[in-house]
Amino acid sequence: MAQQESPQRRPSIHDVASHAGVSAATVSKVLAGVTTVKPENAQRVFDAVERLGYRVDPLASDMRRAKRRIIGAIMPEFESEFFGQMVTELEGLAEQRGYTLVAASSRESEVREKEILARMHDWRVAGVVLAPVRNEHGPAADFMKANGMTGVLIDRVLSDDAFDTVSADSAAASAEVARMLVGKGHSHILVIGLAEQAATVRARLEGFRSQALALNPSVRIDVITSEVSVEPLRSSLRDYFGQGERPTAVYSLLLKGTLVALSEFRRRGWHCPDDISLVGFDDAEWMQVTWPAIAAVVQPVRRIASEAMNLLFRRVEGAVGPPTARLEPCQVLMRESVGSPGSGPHSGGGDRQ
Amino acid sequence: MAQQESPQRRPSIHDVASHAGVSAATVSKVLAGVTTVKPENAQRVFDAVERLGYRVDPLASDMRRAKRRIIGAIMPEFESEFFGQMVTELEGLAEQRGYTLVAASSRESEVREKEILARMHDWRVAGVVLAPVRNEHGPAADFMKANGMTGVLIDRVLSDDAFDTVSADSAAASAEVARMLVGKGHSHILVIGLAEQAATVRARLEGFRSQALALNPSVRIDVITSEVSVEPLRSSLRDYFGQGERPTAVYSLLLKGTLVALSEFRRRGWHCPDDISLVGFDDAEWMQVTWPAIAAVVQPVRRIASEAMNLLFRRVEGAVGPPTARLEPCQVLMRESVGSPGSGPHSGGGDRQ
DNA sequence: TGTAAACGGTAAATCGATTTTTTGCTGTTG
DNA sequence: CAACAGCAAAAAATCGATTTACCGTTTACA
Repeated sequence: MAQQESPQRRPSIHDVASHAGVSAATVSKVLAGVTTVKPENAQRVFDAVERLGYRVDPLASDMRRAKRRIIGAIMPEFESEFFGQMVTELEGLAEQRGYTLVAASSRESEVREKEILARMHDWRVAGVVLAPVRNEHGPAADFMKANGMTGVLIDRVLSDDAFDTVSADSAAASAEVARMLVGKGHSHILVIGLAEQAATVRARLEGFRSQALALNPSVRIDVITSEVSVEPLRSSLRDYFGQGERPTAVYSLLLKGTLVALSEFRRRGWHCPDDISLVGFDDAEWMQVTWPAIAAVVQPVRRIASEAMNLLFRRVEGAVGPPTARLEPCQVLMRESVGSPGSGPHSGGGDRQ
Repeated sequence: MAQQESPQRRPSIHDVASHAGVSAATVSKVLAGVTTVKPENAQRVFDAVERLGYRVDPLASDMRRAKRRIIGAIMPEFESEFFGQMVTELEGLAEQRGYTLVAASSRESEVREKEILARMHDWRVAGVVLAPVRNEHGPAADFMKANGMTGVLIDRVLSDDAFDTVSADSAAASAEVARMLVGKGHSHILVIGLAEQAATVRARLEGFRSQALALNPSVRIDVITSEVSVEPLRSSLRDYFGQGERPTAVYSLLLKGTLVALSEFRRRGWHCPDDISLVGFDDAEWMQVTWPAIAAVVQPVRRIASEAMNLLFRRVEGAVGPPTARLEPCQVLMRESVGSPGSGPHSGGGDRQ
């Protein structure tokens, strides 16, 4: 029973030592599980710990070692389900190993990303899980390399010559989306994305395009990307439709794009899947309860997180060797937002706004 | 220009000191901005810092003070937009003050909540922003009290006798929802929520009920709550509708409830707002792009975060006095999911499943 | 018998900073 | 010229742990 009455100063290892009538070193050994301590003394230490409500100060404990029992996680944002789940998973995995996860949001800024990384380096974290804003070749990865930090790159990456990488197999998933759409008879498909995230966008785009063309060489694939943010994407999309383009399906390479597409459909009074089909990369809870339910590619968040942590701790423990690049399989959920072209009541696709 | 070649050991304050030809204490003073240092020596210190690429180790720096420049944040989950935004905001505000935010998810468990809190106490954080799983009277708040921690409670709280609290003005927002629904002629309304989160659920429910009854004393308000998780809520809702109950509107007191309601509407083939109207507490990005757009209560995340941090740092800096309980105003976004009863094509509300 | 290892423990060094105390020096005053 | 004030800087203590070095004893083995 902890009887710590004064909330002022917490008991230190020396308080425990004097209560137990041994030295601080002995207390440290007992608590570290060293077996060369006389059982009687060990018991006295445990009693003192109990009586004082003593707990090791993790920061003080980390002072002497070069790498601290802290793992840094840098995500582009916290607002989406994907990264929220990712942080939750990473936190649990770090905890299991006795580490503390310190998460930070780069807010989709490469400048901030590097600043955060520098701060984590100051903290002398044992390792970093970095989900880069753009890809594996940004300034943040360079910083990690230059400073000899150990880390693993996830999500918007493919492979790297210095760090292990783990990401969803975007290309394979996109190929599957292509199979489904072309299989349903779509021959004019619009793909939207953010070009900034070069690594994954290119993989998704190429995976989709090559599979679609392989199945139907005459399929027409239009691509709209925006360099920086999502708003230019919206206006490009508006222009595209405004010029009378009428694809029968849209494949969005990112969640925000799916939202933009839906809102543009709304503006024009188009309904899924009658007027146009929609598939988005990244699933969200709401997608299965709306009408229509939105077809989506589900990323294996748990697997990515656990593989990333496995690889990271292997390196933290000193493993050497060439970096590995893992691609975890996605699941494609076909839902009501996808239909066959021409089967809906408004197949002409007229602008009803 | 930092020329740190060896990624092995980072330069310490002693390295800087010897390079500058002064003592470590002088370096510390210069870096802390103490003015009683000879300008010449200060310059030499700055030069050495520059040459070595020296940066203060924040953990070592914190060792000597009782409260460390770390703020803990405990959220029930990271997966929702609300808490994702909250963490992002809190992180920025902590950073502005030179503190590091360490966020953890209690995963909707009060047991885990207390464990995390104990760990943060071990870390000797300067303060904690706690968004309790249930309310201000849980074991976590007791722990904070018993150990003399400084903290602020947010979100699922109303007021406390030991800690400052900040939350959305759920009652006022719910009253406004009542005004809107009753104003549109709804006289049989179902309210759904999780009873576990007693504080806010009761406030929302009472705010809604009293306003609705004030406007129309004969309005019928049914309430379905679940004690623990959201799944029992789903089956209760299914039973309720299965028994032939046909409210003309549903007000969900939480985001997950809104999703459950939508999915049950789907199951039965009901459309908003023709067959039934829906308003949910908590807004989400997707709610404005789906068809219909879902009416929602928007919580003032930024204001809650910034008020919480203001109050917290006031306490960290030693402010005393009775705790304050802040309620920040919400915004109610009426969207297409709300209509007038009887105006839709399917006003009979028949079960078309 | 002599060297060595095992044992159980303690004192002291260490980690990297900050803060307090001391020291050394200059200059002023009685 | 001794005494003292003022100042800048160094030295030492501190924070709370871990780890190394070491010290007698006792047992093991060549």
